[in-house]
Amino acid sequence: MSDLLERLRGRGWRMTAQRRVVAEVLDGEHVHLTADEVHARAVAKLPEISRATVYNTLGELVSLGEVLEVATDKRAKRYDPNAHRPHHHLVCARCGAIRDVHPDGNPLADLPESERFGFMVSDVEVTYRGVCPNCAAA
Amino acid sequence: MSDLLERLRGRGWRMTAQRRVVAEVLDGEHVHLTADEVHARAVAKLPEISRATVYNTLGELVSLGEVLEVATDKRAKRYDPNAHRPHHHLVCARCGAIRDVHPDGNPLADLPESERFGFMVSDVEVTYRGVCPNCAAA
DNA sequence: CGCCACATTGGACTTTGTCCAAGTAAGGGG
DNA sequence: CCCCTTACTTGGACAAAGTCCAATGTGGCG
Repeated sequence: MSDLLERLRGRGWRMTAQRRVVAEVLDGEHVHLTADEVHARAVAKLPEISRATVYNTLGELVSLGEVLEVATDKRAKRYDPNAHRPHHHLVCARCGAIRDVHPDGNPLADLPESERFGFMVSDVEVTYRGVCPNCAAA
Repeated sequence: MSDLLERLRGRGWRMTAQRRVVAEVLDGEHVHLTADEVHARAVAKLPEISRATVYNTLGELVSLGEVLEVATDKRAKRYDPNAHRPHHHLVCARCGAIRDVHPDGNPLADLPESERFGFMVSDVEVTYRGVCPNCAAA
């Protein structure tokens, strides 16, 4: 995990207590947190950290490609610390749980030139929806 | 398009001027409007219609399965009147515009049993991201 | 054609996120 | 080791999208 801090320093990040805390929160959680959840956990380690800083830092981590933004439901964005292994998401339609999955195939290759309408397509996101074992049992 | 109104009446909808207007707006547009855009167009036809009614009506259309909600990011939800033909979306990262696309391949088939974690997977949503010709030019 | 359950309204409220001017501190140069 | 520059942080105001609610209106059954 100090890998992450190393990489960030290498990219010219000024290393502040606030950024360290946000990075630690993301690195410690292997779930997908909302910005407010990140803020809540960050406050537990550094009480005076502000909401604006958490938003800024998350935004920077996203543009550096260290963290992914995921909008699976219509509520808050979630932040996915697992940016270095490409993957997609499996979402439970009942309880909202999210799992990472690694399907075969490459959906980008499945979009022919004739279906790109002049867009410069750079990325694809796949969201599988279903019912998780817990909810199916209940 | 009166198909839509017929189906809705058949499902016990009380047919009000407001609902008719919202249905007409959606039916007339083959793009994906935000709730506010639907409201703006509805006001043009029925000046006293309220925002709350547009939100209510869109919500009802979604739960009846006549319209799809598309949440591509944390901007406004968009409403996709084309609920009866399966397709995926191409989203502009800058301006949020959405196009329907029909890629090859079947992503559901690309998710092996070992990656389903006991979920009953029923649906898959694919979102391609890029920059549209307009935004690329600007 | 009258009634009442269902619809509509507008405004207050909530949630999520952005912006900004002023204060603070990281870390390289001396 | 200290200072200076400059990037970073802060809190509060603001904005956008959506929800809620009590009062009012009305579609359409009987």
